Amino acid sequence: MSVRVRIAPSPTGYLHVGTARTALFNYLFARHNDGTFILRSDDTDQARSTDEFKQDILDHMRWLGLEWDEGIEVGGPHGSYRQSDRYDRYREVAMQLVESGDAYFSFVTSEQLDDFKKKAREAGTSPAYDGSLEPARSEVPRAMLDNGGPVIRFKVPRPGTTRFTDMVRGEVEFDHAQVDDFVIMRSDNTPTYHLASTVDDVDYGITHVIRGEDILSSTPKHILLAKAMGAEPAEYAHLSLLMGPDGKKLSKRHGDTAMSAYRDAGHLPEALVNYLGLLGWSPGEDETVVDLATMIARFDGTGISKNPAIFDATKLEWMNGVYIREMDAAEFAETSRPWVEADLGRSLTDDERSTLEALMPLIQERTKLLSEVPDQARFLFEAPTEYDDKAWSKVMATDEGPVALDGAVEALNGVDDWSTEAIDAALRGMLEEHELSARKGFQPIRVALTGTTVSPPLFESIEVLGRDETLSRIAVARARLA
RNA sequence: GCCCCCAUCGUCCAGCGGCCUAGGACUCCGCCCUUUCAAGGCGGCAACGGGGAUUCGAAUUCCCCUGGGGGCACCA
Repeated sequence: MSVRVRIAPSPTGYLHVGTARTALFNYLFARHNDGTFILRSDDTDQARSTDEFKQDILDHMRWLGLEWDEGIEVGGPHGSYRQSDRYDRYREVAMQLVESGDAYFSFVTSEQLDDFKKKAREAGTSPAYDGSLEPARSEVPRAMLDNGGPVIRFKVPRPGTTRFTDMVRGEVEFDHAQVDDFVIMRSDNTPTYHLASTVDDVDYGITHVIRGEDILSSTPKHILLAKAMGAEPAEYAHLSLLMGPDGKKLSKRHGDTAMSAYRDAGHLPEALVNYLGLLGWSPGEDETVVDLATMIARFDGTGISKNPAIFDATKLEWMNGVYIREMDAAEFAETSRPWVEADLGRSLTDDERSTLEALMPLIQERTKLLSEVPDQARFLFEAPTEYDDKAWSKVMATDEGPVALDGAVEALNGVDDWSTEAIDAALRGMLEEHELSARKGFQPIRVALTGTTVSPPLFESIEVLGRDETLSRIAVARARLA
């Protein structure tokens, strides 16, 4: 049977990095097995679901390259892939389960339930509701009135046990004494997650459910439900959760949990995919930088780590730098340009584009995040309007500052062939003439041109800037020095 | 409180009874390269949570403890 997996986010928030990782694992498993990757929207929580969240999830899934074969927007043989469009189906299943005796209308009040759980806790027994509080049939109408309507609960067989083999945890066993007679239909006649999710998994022919460990203990419910529907339960794989730097569940307080934040910070999707893929999974060898194709080739469902993984933003950044350096120069220039233009607040002219491209390889190797490009490239398009205070006092307002600037003007005026090599030779000649160290002699020029002591290599920058602009900026700085 | 899962450097992984004086990567610290900053090269710090048991031999198997995580909703 061909593999069918799904990612089923709830549009109640932006695409979370943890969800993205789960999606990636599903995607890898599908591709590895020539299976089908499905994206479905679990939007039964109408109150908290929004179109904006849904769109954010879709956008970032695509941005990461996690294209789905069936599901939202791309369609497939199972309708809209939105749970909110399938309420009739869930009701149908719920009624069938009531008829077959696998589920029942429940009239317990929340007060009764609270009391039940409280007593269980005091007694040290299982707090799982076992249906024992249901009123006698003759009392139902009144209770129903008090209650605002019944819910439908699944009747968990007791005593009993559900065992299954989890692809990452191995044999797992749950005593039904620990499993609630859980609600499958709310009193407002809408389905709960357990019902909707399981019905969809069954109807869509999902073969492997790869999801977060947070639902491991709900798995018996889903298996019981599937069996009651007469279906063969899927295989399950429960991934350990992503943690923040303090070992607690990754949350906004640790930094960014929304995928969009990483995109906005200038991460490359390839780097994110690589990093997320190796967070809790090993491709087999001591490898760290692994491309998608390799991951797909190796991802057979084994080698998935059982322990929680801490999300290390620093390592992600390092990896992003690796991917940036691996890009070819033209591609990097193209990818970076929007960042530069956003910073400038305007589009680049054709000439400026050439200028940018000329210096790009040098910028590329000192960039970890795309968002760092504007700081490095700005001097190409705008003369410094101010100078970094420390830079000015440290290298400019010194004995050597004026000497270096004056020397540079003279040396540069003598350059006929405006090339990096000629500029290099001329400025080094200037160094000798004035007996300046490279540091003393070159840093003032750098500050004059860029406003700071940190910038791309000097000679190339001068070449790209052009003679007029270079001399003009030096003159401005020199005047300020006088 | 009850149930479940987990446990190797600070972090992510490798290790599946002898190849382990425990390997790789990030971080950090040196050194080299160097006009700044990076990148790169070389080197270094750093771990099998504790206790039993099995075995000729355990990071690797079993048990207990401890620690961490998750769940216990008419949320997903």
